[in-house]
Amino acid sequence: MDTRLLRTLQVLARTGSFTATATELHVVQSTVTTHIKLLERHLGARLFDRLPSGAKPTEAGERVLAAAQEVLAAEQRLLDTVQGTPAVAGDVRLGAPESMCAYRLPTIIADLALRWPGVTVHLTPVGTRRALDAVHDGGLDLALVLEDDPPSTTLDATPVGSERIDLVAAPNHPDTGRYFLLEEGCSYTDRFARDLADAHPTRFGSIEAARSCVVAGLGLSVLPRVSVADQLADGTLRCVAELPESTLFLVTDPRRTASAAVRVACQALKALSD
Amino acid sequence: MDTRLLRTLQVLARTGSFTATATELHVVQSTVTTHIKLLERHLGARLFDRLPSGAKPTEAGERVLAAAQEVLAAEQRLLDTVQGTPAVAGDVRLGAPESMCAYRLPTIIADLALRWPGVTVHLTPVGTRRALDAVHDGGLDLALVLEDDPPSTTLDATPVGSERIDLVAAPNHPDTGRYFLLEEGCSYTDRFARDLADAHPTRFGSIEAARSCVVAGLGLSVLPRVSVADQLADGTLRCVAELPESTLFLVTDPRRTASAAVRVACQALKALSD
DNA sequence: ACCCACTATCGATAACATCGATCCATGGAC
DNA sequence: GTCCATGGATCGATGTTATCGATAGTGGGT
Repeated sequence: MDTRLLRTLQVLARTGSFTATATELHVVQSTVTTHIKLLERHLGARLFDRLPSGAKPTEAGERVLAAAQEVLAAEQRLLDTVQGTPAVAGDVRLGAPESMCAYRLPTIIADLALRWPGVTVHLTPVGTRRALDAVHDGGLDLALVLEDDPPSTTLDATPVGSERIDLVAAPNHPDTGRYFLLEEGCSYTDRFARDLADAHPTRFGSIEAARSCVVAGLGLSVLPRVSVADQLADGTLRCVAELPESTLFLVTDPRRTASAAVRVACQALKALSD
Repeated sequence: MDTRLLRTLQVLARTGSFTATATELHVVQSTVTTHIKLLERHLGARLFDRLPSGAKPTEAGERVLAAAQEVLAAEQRLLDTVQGTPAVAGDVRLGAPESMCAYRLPTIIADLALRWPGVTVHLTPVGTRRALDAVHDGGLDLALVLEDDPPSTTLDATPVGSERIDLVAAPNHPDTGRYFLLEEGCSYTDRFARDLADAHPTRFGSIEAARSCVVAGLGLSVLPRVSVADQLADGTLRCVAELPESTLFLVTDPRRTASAAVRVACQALKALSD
């Protein structure tokens, strides 16, 4: 059923005139006749008495008219629904490297929660590979990945910052030949590990754990500078070499329409580069 | 807006598949695509993400979907409205000759009120001419008129009984040459008055008044037998002559659709002939 | 690397809504 | 009483559009 028919019904009930209704709706009079006749045939009841004094709703017409008001009101609410600014509320599932989770994202997420009380961010530490998979299949709304180049997938990846990577050791400790690296899935660690000839690095799932080993003089590690900045400043650690800078990409799935909550989260994360 | 689009939206949200939706709605898949695209263009928002795993409503889609449920529910109520038996309730404006008002209709209307508690009958004593005019311009829903022939108007007149008309006088009183007749507008009285050569009859608006004068031996009157049946039986009055029988017509306006209340009143009145 | 399932697109066709003109009924004026 | 004006119903023509059927393109699974 076309709601225009109901609109014609409504106007005709108000004006009582087919001609006036046609004028008001910018159609010709025969169209109004057709509309009402269609409704009457579809509903199987006469809706108006055509009297010389004007069209007057029948008993059935009065009832249909009341119901039509409801339908049109519901339709109007539907239109308003899409017009009105959607409430910025809901969950945002964000994946990020552990270094980001620990050192940069907490303040960003705290600010976000302050500005948008309805938004809840669920932060998951996750490496590049699993992050891309999760964004792809909907397990995550957003992901931050630390890579040299944009990942070659169907996903969107926009650079939002960069991360210095340092090869660090304890001061006054010679190179023991032992390495304490992060788990696989961390791109810069993996790249470094491939370049290590036959060494068998110890792998940790925690930045804190790897760093502690290095601080204790047990060996070397490859860590984002942000995670060792304090130690480099107070001399607890020293930078043996600077590895190539990695770029931080914000990854989204272009096939998925971002909710308002996800959009504000995106915006906040893109401000990382400032 | 066509509500079929909303139905398509609804089914697609449930099935998540354009093809399955098409099958369920007995259309081809491209039609479903067109429907959703029309909605999205009309509303100016993407409603579904087309993912390999199926179509999933966006945030806007979820809100539109909820609103669409309301619209479809309202439309369903509209359809139900016209299907459901209308409540037999409301006013019935009935006009009738004074004789009917006084002697026959009271029991009929009382029965009606008993059978249909929601129906209120407004009974007005009215002559043929004014009755026809009132039915014609909507002042009355129904009218009973006492005539020899169906009135030649655009109105419907169905015979529902007949009325014996008597020329009555008091027993043992000679014809004084004086007549106590009802007011103009009473057809049988008017016809009788035309046949009276030069006599100047007294006109009363009340049957009771005219009859009382006759009982008192002041002259003659022309009255429906039902109004003098008691007096004829106990000898208070005698029948001088029987005038031609008049037919009682139930008059309605065919251009007006009768409400349920009017219809039950009509049925009750047509049972007069039994 | 191939195949399969699914959706978007496009051209053709048929259906339908709208229009414009005309007919008809009614009511009022002269 | 006849005439005229008003307003709705009807009908044929026309333009739009919804639907179909076929095809291309995409991504996933084997």
